[in-house]
Amino acid sequence: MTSPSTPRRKAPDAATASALKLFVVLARAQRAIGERMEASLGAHGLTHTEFAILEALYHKGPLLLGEVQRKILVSSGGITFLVDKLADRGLVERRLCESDRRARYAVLTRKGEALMSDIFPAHAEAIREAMSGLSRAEQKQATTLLKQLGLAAATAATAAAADGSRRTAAG
Amino acid sequence: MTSPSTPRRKAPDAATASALKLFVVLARAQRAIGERMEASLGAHGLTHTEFAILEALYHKGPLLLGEVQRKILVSSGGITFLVDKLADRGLVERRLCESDRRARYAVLTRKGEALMSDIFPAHAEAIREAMSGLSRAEQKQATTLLKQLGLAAATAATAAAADGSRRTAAG
DNA sequence: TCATATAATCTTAGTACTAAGATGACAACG
DNA sequence: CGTTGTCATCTTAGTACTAAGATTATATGA
Repeated sequence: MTSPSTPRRKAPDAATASALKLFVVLARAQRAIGERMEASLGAHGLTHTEFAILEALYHKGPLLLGEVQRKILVSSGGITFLVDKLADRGLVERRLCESDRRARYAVLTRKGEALMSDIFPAHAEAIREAMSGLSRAEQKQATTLLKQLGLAAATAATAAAADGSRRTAAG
Repeated sequence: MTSPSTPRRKAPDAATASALKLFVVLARAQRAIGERMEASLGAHGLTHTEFAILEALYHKGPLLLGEVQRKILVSSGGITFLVDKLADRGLVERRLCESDRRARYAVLTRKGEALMSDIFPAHAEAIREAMSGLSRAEQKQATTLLKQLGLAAATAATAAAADGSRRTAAG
């Protein structure tokens, strides 16, 4: 029994085909790597976003909630939610800001510091392994190309979003 | 008023630094491109996953729900949910399978076909533009590198997930 | 033929985050 | 100084999907 009719579509031109192919391959690569990271972090009960917060605090020290938010690219509600969760686990705590009574610092607790000291090296190693399909030279090449691609794509997207971001700035 | 203490962390070795850099740049590029796609599809009230279903049906013709699911990499509950939504909008309908009473085909309706005829060219154009930060040769180069990277990353992830996928196969 | 294992889809409960909005605080300007 | 505009964080409702499980049907092997 064959499935119902199978349509034929016009083949794209070479430029579009090239772009579509890159799009698909890029998404797949990102997905494969992302899944490895999620598995690795999941073993510690962390989502990648939670980990990103811990990582930012670990490397940069205490940051205002808004600073963290802009660094890891989540919404304002999101940063509240995530810091709440990390605080509930005793990994992060909020501190007052002396110069602005609205603001709060997120600070790693001792427990949070210890966890990061423990898992960051393993995380870095997992990333190193995830990228090991490429040689160092290939990695650098890919980095250069993707940086160029990402900046160009983000520039146009930023222009389109410029009005939108004014409205969503309040989170 | 400076923020509280700012810690110093040991610098990673060159191999790890290279991998970490590629990881960040890849994620950013994917995010930038993804945001452009979401904006483009959102204008038609479609999530990228919904679009992926429509696209698969548009190019391949009717497919069993499980075939669609495996093609776009969503869970079994997810395909039910998404096809329900597309069916509610009259873009897709379910058809019986003569040879297997459990199975269902997802089929584009006339309305769904018309929508795809309308928006697929624009979508392809949007992808072409999103990738226009790279020349055709650069795109090919990036495709080659990322394919290699993605396959290597997915191979190891598949091995690790082999046990897990046995348990999640029921979706 | 029959029992067991596997498969296709649906159902249900849950999760990680977003968008929209609220509240209180600060900045800017006349 | 007072008013208005802007900002930092929190609250609330909502969304897109996942994981786990249920039900029915098919495949496999003795």
